Amino acid sequence: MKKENSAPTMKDVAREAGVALGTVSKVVNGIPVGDAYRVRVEEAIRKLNYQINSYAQGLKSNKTHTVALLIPNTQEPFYASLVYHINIALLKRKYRMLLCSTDYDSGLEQEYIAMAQQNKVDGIIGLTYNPGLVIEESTPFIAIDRSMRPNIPCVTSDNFAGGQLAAEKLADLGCRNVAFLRTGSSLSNEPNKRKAGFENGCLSRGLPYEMKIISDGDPYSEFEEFLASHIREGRLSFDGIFCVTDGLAYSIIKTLRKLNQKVPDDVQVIGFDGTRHFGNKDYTCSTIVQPVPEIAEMCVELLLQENMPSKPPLVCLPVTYAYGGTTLEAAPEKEER
Amino acid sequence: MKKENSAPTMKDVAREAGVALGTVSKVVNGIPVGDAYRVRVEEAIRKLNYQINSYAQGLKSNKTHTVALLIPNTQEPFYASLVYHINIALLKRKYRMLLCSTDYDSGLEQEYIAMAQQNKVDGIIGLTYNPGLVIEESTPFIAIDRSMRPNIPCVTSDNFAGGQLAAEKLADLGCRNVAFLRTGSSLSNEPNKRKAGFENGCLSRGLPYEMKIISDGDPYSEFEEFLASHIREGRLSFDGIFCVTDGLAYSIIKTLRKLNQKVPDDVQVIGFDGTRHFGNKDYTCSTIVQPVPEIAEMCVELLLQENMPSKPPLVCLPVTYAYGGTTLEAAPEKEER
DNA sequence: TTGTATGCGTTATCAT
DNA sequence: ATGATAACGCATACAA
Repeated sequence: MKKENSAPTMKDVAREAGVALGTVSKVVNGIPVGDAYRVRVEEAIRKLNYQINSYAQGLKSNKTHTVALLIPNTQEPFYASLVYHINIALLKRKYRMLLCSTDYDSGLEQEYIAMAQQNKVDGIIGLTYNPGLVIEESTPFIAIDRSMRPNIPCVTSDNFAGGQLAAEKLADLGCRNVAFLRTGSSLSNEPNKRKAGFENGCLSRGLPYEMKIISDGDPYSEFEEFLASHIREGRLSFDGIFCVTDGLAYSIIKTLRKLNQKVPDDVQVIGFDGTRHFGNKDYTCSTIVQPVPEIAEMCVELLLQENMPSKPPLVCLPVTYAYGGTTLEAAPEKEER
Repeated sequence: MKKENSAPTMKDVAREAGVALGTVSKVVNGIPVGDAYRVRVEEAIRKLNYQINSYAQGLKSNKTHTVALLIPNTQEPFYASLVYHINIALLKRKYRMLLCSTDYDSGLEQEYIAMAQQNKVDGIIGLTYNPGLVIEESTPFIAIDRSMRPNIPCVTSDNFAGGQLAAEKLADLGCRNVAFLRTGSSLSNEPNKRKAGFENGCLSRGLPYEMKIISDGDPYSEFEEFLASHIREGRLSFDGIFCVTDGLAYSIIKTLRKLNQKVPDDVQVIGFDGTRHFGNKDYTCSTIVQPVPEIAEMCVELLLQENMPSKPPLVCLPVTYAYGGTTLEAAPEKEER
């Protein structure tokens, strides 16, 4: 009687190859060993279909090659894209990803952090709007879109520049009177800078603007009323609208249609995020594109960088404008299927 | 000199509380212990902010409470939705998820399986189109949308019924001549049954149909040519089209517009998947909705079910039809924002 | 009821 | 260069 049918261990390999345990370990870890031994061990490994046990490995080395990602969900396109690109960035470095979908639930976020720490992850990347989140000093943490603490780096798009770019684009496209529409957390976070950037852009171009900002609990209908109240004799007084996200832009465009306003002929709309249909087809609207692959890469790089003298507290990555059919402009160069 | 600043262990807690190691273990695992002891241990745990090391735990118990999910990506809405709901189903059972985004790469899929096994995951859920995938018997595996082996359960939508439903819907909506359009893997998998179901539905309703099926490498333009070749004097001979996925439907609708065909007035289009804009807004087109939450739940349930007498080889879950603006029908009951 | 000792699979430090 | 052995943090069977 040896053991059950459980997975073979190094000991089994050693016995099979007729060598000592340490020798097997060396072969597995690429440490030089006599050729004859190496071959025998390799054969035994193949024969038994041996797989190293990374739990035992992690127990020794105190490194698990695993990173936890905290994100509200994987369904909203921006989040889905982040998950995808962070996964790629981790894979490139042979790291695994523990996915923690939090549904914006603070309690769950905190639970996931504890879980990640119990799992001895090498670090956490988190997009969370929970201000009171408790993060142990000992666990490296990178925040997306929100500055949590001075010693926790925050990676984000250049939201201010994005807002500014939106204003400038609208001005360039001939708008004379524009609006900024925002919904979402009133919590101080990076995306909130889109507003300031937009105002700045409008001012520098002498473009008159109005703002309508509603908070999370408020009904969407407030936007509809706001827009309706700016219609005189069937004409909307705005000829350009900047929405804080593509998701909002989508809803606003629907509302505008309902109000008999033609997009982009009567009113042009620019969103923010760079959302594409089905993740890889056309942009859902004209938009300020977030550099998601770069954000992902930066998060992972910052997190895993061993000998970083001092981590930067805030990293803003450049955004671009993309045409998506809701502004007056040339059709995109390339047709996508 | 004790140790570094590394995380506290049970030993530290025991020392702090002045009890034995085993006692701490018992408290942590909820095994009855003298009240006075329990309190002291709990205090020490709080004081040191002790977190159990699940790696060491898993090493003993040979259970890791972790499941790997193999999926092509997280950006396409159907996959994104699966990831989201599987995460929820796992969370409910206090299981963690190791996300493995494979990009349809067989080599990567195989690598991820090895990685998962090294991580001693308790099981794998995989949506993969790789026929040659090698899966060790010892690792529980649940396949989505594809029967891999007799002893590997496959969870999928009722694709045949979905195809049939699409045909019947088109018939009910007054179509007289319809088409089925498909692209993708020619590999035998469950979604391929959509075609058979559709044919079946057409036949039973006496609805004439044509098919255009192109394989993965073929250019999308073949569909465009196919459609163009069925236009006589500006009119398309089809008044209904069933597309194998919403993603294809999206492209086809664009093409139809280019060909000056009005959707849904000239030609109605039904897709498959139940994709919504931004994950939670309107359907992107009229569609056969896959029961993603139920698929997720079923996968997890089958995977983690301990005392399953014999796992069913194939589980098909019921689909539904949803209006999404590309068919002639009443507007949806509920307005979404 | 509480404490002690052993082993899980691996790595690293030793002698050999 | 290779083999034996201790140690990682925890669970558990067993002794006290």
